[in-house]
Amino acid sequence: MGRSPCCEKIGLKKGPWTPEEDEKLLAYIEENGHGSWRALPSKAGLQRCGKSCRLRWTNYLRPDIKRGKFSLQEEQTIIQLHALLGNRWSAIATHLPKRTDNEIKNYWNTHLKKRLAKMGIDPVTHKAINGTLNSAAGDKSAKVTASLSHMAQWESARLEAEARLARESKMRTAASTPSKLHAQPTNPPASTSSPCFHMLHAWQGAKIDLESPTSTLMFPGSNAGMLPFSRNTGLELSESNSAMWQQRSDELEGEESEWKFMSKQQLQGLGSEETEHFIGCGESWFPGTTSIGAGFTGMLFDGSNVHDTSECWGESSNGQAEQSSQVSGDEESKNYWNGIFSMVNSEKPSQSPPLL
DNA sequence: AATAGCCTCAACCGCCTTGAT
DNA sequence: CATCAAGGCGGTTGAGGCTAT
Repeated sequence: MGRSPCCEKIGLKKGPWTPEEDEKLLAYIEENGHGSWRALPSKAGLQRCGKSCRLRWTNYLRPDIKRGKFSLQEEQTIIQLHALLGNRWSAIATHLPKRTDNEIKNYWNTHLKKRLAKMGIDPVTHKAINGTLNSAAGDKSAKVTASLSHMAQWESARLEAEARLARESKMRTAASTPSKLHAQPTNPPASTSSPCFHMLHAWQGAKIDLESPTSTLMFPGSNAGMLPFSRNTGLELSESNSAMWQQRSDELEGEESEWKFMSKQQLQGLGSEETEHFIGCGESWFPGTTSIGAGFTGMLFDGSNVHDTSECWGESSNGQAEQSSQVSGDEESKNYWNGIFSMVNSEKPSQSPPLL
């Protein structure tokens, strides 16, 4: 039996949404919530497929969407996350508040991808094409790309583990009584037979012992006098790059101020289940929450931010997020990202012509 | 001013995953 | 366990706007 269409195609409108349709959809959702998307169009008086309504809402009408140019920090975050996650736009979007996966995907395809390619960086692998970047970073590219590849493997495996654990935890939570959970929210079962559980314990150890990639990108630092990139990741920039960053920063003045750090509240509101599980951590009984959550998301923040989110993570353990394990990043990764971002920045129209 | 080519991005399509039965 | 409905996701398309000639 073939797959049934998501909705009856006959008589349904396609193409761009009119202001009237937007108004209807907004009014309906504001009053009733979206409920079942399939049933929504008829209830809201729209001649649209439910899927189309959902897309319109999530990508355009939702009130918590930020539109317009991407800030410098957002660009940098997208590049970083894409290097680690690949084309997993929804996962990337969970780390960019107020941006939709569709918007990020479009921005990547129309801007960032081209810019990287133009610079001689393969936008898929984030490695130098023909083994050369430019004189600033080319001679180090082999080492740093190997490092990055290692990082990506770690991160990819870790994300999978997180997702598995989140699912498993969800099932456990559903099977347990709420009172039990609330009685000892910070004191999980002493042991579990779950392979994920053991795996993640091992992971935690590995993070410390082996300096996992999530750790290597942690550069907690002060905000004082930091450039845009530094504000975000703590990576340092050379003096020559500083001027370029400042110029780019000036171009985007006003935009990026909106998006400096994710607040605890924003983190808790992230869409991804696994992210919510590990970062939101309100009901989590899993003892390893702190370092697991801190690993990936932490790389997006500077010291103040880590502090902020650790308030949350601390609730699920002994109150001390394991930030001590997130050692300062290694020089190779630093140089890699400095090289890439300085080149990305130099590719801006306002900058000097392409190096290639 | 006309038009061809390029670029952007909203929207669609089809596949995959998840949850209910 | 199998099946189905619904939602979610990533890839792709094409209309409209912009730029160059």
